[in-house]
Amino acid sequence: MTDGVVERSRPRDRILETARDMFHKHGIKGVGVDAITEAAGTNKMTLYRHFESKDELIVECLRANAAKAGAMWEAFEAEFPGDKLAQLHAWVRKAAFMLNADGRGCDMANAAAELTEPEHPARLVIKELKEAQRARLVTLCRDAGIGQAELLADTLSLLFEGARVSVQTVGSEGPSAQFVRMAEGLIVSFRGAAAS
Amino acid sequence: MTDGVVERSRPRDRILETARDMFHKHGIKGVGVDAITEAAGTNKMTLYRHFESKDELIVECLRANAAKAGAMWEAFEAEFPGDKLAQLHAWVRKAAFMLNADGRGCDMANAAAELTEPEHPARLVIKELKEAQRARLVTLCRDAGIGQAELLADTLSLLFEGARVSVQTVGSEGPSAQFVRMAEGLIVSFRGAAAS
DNA sequence: CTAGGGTGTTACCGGTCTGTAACTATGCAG
DNA sequence: CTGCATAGTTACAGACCGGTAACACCCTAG
Repeated sequence: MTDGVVERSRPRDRILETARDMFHKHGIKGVGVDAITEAAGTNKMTLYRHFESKDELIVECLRANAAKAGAMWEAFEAEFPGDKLAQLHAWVRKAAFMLNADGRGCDMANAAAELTEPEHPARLVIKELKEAQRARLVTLCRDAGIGQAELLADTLSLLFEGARVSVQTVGSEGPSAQFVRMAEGLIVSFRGAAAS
Repeated sequence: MTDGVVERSRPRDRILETARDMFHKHGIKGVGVDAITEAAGTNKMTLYRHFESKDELIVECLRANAAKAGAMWEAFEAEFPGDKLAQLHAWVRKAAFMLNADGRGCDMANAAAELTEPEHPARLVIKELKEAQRARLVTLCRDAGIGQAELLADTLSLLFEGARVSVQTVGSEGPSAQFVRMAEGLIVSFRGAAAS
């Protein structure tokens, strides 16, 4: 019953929003199009008038997620204009917050785990969007004056990604509980090192 | 066609082995019991004589995976008897090897992503087995004389876990390519630090 | 008032899913 | 040879899946 996002907006938006929520909670293969349209207060025909297939709906959901993530980066810049180091610490705090939000991990990673066909359209956009996120973090580290910016960014990426799946498997009392300490320690360590 | 593990052994073993392989490649919800039994050279009735449901088969597959992982730890001890630090480095090498093996990530994590019902029997064993692995790595770090053994073990865990999902989403040329460097750097760093 | 696009409704298609029933074939122990 | 456990076969139940056809409805633009 927590799936009923039935505000009065255009059916396409309701479907997209509802699908995002249900895919996130129950997994992609765990939700049928009938369940989505019902929770969105509409019907299957309307869904197929706006999306040519379930696969396309999945792709649009992933893109919508990425757009929301993009807004996060703009919020960092708005909160600490020009202070890239502060923005990096804000990223750490935001990441830690997301860890404790719910135990359902990253939608992109979950989708990649479920959609195993190598040619599935979703796999392309997952790769594209993950690479964009990586590029943003690398840029942030570099602009913050970190010596080995790529290495720090990649290490933080893997830590965060790992923390998300750890929450999903053993809960938030597992290794992920130390995420902030690990991340902050890494930043300190990389700031102390000379540029290569 | 690569799914045909039809050696002549007892049907139960063939089913288990085939199911492990197919769940790993195609995901749990991506494989039906019919496909498993056919690839195992048997039939559905025989499966249901040995496993009371698909869920139980899933659980047995996860346990079998964990048993194989357990053998890995014994191999470390056999190769470097008593030399815990060498075993820790062996773990890093083994982890890196697994990253490049195939891009399908960790079966436990994938199962947790797919099986979203909080009371699903598989979730219990996933948590149990992941906690056992964590304990082993913590013990190894402590016995290797590392100061903050838990913190190093958890950091390495998250790095590895993150690297596996990274391979699954962006491939092995992404952040995970630096896994060994990150892990070795961490070990050096923790070895240099004083015990708390 | 009217025309038409967006929407809702119902029913349906062919396929797949987990799980079961009833029966047959095989192989081995006594 | 007999008896019995194990395994294979066929068919089926009941539900759900993604996707489509045909038609009725309503709201708004002209």
